[in-house]
Amino acid sequence: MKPTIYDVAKKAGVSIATVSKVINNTGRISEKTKNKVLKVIGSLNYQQNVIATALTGKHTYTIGLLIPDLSNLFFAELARSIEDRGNELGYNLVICSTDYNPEKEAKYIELLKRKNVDGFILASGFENTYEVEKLIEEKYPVAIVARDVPAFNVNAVCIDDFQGGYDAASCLIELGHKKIAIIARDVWSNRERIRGFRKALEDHGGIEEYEFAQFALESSVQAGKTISLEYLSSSDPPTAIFACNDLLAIGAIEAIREKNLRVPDDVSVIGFDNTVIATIIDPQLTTMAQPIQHMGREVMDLIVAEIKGEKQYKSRIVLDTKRIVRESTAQIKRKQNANKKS
Amino acid sequence: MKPTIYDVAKKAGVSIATVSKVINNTGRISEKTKNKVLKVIGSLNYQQNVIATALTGKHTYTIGLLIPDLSNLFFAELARSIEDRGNELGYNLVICSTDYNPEKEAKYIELLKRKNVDGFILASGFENTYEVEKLIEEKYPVAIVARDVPAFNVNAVCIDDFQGGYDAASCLIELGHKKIAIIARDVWSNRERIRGFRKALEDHGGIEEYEFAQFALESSVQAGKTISLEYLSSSDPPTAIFACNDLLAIGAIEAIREKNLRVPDDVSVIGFDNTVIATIIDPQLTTMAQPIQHMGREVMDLIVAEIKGEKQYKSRIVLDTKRIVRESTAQIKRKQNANKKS
DNA sequence: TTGAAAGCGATACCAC
DNA sequence: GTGGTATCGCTTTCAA
Repeated sequence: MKPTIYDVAKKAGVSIATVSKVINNTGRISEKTKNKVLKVIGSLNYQQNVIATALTGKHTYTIGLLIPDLSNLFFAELARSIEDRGNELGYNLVICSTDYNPEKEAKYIELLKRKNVDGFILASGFENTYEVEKLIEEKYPVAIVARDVPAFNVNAVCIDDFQGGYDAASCLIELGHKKIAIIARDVWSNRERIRGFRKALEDHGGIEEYEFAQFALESSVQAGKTISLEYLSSSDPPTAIFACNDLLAIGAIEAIREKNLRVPDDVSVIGFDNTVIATIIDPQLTTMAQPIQHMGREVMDLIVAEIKGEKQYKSRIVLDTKRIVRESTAQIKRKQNANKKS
Repeated sequence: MKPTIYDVAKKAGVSIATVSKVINNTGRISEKTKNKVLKVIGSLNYQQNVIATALTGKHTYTIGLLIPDLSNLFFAELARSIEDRGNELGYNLVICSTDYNPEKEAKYIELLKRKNVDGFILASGFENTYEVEKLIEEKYPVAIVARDVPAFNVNAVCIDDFQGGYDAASCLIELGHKKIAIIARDVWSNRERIRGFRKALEDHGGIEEYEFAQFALESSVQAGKTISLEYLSSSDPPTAIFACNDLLAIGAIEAIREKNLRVPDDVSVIGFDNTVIATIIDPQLTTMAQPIQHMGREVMDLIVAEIKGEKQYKSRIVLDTKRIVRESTAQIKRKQNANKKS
């Protein structure tokens, strides 16, 4: 069996209280006994039992991470960057995929509470903020990432989705596009991006938003393709598509090809996220980059500060997106069919 | 504060022993007191503290998952499928990315032990099997996935890497290729794939393996591209490339294009894994599919059975790979320069 | 400077 | 059927 503090105490000829003190470097112990205990700890290869420590009111050094889907590259990259920073700080992650399902969100939170995690990093949907508010009320350290929740006071690291949407639209507008479609899943951050997108159209004037048919049901290539196909099949299709993530954008590209059109010559496409696939596909995807590494790092720092009680106030860190122009967007070429109403 | 078993006992007017019994459905309690206690539990919204339970020798319902890199799509998909099955079975995952670094592997194992995880699922490198053997010796439930370790007795779910390599090579050979290059990172499963690959060349005869220059340093697009570029720059380049994962294969495709050659007309490429990117890129990648979902499910079942003590013997489950022919491979067209030695 | 003992929240043995 | 109590491994207060 693994040695316990009792084994150490016995072998060192001291009490467990003394051993505890040298482990935690608390209280006052003589150099002599301290060294003696340390030596025994080494020889026994003793390791503190985190579970027992946690039971006395200490931390578990484990943080719950709720994300929509671990197999979505954006979240996988985000989780990895959070994990890395956690590792530097001595924390592990229990990762839970929620599929944006409120029941799963609630269930996982309940379960993680029972496991005494030190805090929660939330990157899931939480359309219903009730669970989050409850968590905060119960004094659990909470930090939100990749999703803004302006409604209440909570630590958060997010991007400026409005600005990102605005910039994506601007990119297309500057290239001369006058009829632009949007593809998005119906989650909070996308609604912000759409808002920004529309504001850009408005600000420039004379730009038409292609009739918004429906939200994507999921953030997949297939969903992007299905919706794009619909757009492109109309009598007066858009000349540019803004997809709210890279996967949907790739679906758009596939749809465009299936219609025997070319990207970007016939239709431009801009994505969002800048995951590694953006550079992998051909043509390489123009997209709005999210600072994933940065976000992961910041949110872990935030929650650890909160756990350690170092924070007086909640912080909200808003990071900027960056327009990455690659090959999927181009100056508009073909004149549209004479389709102005007048 | 969260209610404890004492709160429940007091409010129900019974002892904590009784409460414990109704929670765990052990011992004998009258229907009456049982209902009474249950009601109080409901009204107090009492939840068992997993930490305290674990301290009495019970399980934590948490399993450590060690993988090389969470942001690698193959492992992200694998982790997700393991997580899903774990969720069905009541287990959470602590996910640790090791980067194939033995020190990280050892460190994480040590840490997870201290946290009393119920077992370990290992998908990392573990070139040095010492850590794994130690774990098994110490009676920790262990299951290995996506990596075969034939040296000793351990639960494992893996694919037949040798067969996969053999089949990949056969695919190329059947298309008439006579000079084939291979790209791989130097990890165990790839060495098996290479072995299978070579056996296929041998079995068919007259096929030349393109001089194997070096192992890839990482499983990235860039690494695949760099090595492919080198191959393609030689005076007598290969007509087909077998890459040991999809990312490397994509790098190969990029390299081929950079050389102003076409895929698959000039050079065929076959990958390995069949992650979602295989269908995303153009041309769609011919690849050897790993049954990721199946693997995740099986390995979780294996470790849970082990944890519950339901297993008398270790199991090794070997799954087959499947050849998925898409667009990146084609019948050889161009005659090679007259380069036969005689 | 050291250690005895209470307590963290639960389980389980053994009386009653 | 029910409950008192030792126990899990550790921290912390308080005496000595």
